[in-house]
Amino acid sequence: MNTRRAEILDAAAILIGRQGYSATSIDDVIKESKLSGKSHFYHYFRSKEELGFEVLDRQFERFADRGLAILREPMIDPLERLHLFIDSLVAAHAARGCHGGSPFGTLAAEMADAHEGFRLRIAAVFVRWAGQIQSLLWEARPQLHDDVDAVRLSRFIIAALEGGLMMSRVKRDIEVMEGVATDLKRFIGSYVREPVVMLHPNGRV
Amino acid sequence: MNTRRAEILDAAAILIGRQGYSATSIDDVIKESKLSGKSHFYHYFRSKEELGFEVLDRQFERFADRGLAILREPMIDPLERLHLFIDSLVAAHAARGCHGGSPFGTLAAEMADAHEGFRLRIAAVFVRWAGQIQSLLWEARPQLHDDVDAVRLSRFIIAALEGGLMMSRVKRDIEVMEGVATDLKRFIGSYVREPVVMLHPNGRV
DNA sequence: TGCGAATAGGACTGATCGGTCCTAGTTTTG
DNA sequence: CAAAACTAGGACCGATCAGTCCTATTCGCA
Repeated sequence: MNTRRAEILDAAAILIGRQGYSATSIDDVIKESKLSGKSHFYHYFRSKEELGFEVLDRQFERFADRGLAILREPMIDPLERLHLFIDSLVAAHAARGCHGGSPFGTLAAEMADAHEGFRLRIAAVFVRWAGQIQSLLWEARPQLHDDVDAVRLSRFIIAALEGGLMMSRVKRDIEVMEGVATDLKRFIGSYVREPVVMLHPNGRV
Repeated sequence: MNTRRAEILDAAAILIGRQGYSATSIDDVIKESKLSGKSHFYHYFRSKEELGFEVLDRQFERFADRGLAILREPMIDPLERLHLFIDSLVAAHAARGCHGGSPFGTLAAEMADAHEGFRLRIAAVFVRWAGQIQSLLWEARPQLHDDVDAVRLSRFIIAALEGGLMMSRVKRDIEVMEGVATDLKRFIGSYVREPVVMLHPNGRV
């Protein structure tokens, strides 16, 4: 639709992801998106808050379309999809040089106690993210123990990933995130029902 | 020693924990600690940065003395200590009404990419925290599988706890953190060697 | 052709920020 | 007693912030 508006949102998303919401000024956004001045910016957005909300929405839509898409791949085994998803987060973090962490986690830490509007929107992001994982877990239920609490487990997966990204960012060491991913996959594996007998000519091993 | 200085640090710790570092102004600190003015504050601290560093150091010393102390209790079984520690974090978070999360995680998200000095100090905090858990894991090694990677596991525990605090804060729901704690304990349990035969008169069960 | 949206750019406001400087009274302590 | 440290409080600086206002020009489209 409005390409210029989208450009502003993209530029703002980069800046907010890098510096946080408060530390990103309208002037920064104007410079980054090559607008002519304040009035040009306020022609598109009513306020900085409106910009922030739309950036967050856009970031999650992107994440749902691109990052979360793998969770829905119908041709891959659900649990393998989950592993691939975890690996993709690790790879993306490595590609960023361990900078930035999760855009949602970073914004959450900054805004949760300072701005109720952001807090609610970020909470909604995590609910939708967790919902995607719950769907996958439901799909994988034949392979899982009966006592799996999908809601709890989906939250745990996200918490571990977010915490891992945060620690890895602080240490600037991808190995931290890789280790978290390894342990997380192991944990998910601990919920898998014992030897799923595959329809394979030579049986076990 | 210097009680006034300590009062300022305490007041600043509360403010920074609640609002973050950038959002906390020197004037806020002056008002909260009932100083007479700017010059009074700058009589004790050279800059806001110096204040921030000392607040962080102080917060970790507190945490090491009080929060982490339980990890070192010599009279309690190591793995039980770890469970008690996790529970204590959940309880503290509930007592705060799910506000504030972890002071280290919050500061980490805010400063990791913005201020190298803070980043390094926060990284050191996590290293020391992880070190405490590694000592405990080492102590518990007779009960654990041989393939336990103490460094990796200690980081995973912290990542899960930090991520859980963050999500629980965003949702303002202690149940999220409780669930993460439950799953985390279960995960630690998955590393425990099978039925440790206790020296108990009636044997199994 | 004309109208509205988009682009361009500058001046400005009121507030807040970290930090400096200056004066002066009060405690503590050697 | 005197020096040094602490308390008190106000004026001020340069910078930055979100947001407003005003005037132009250019462009797509009906």
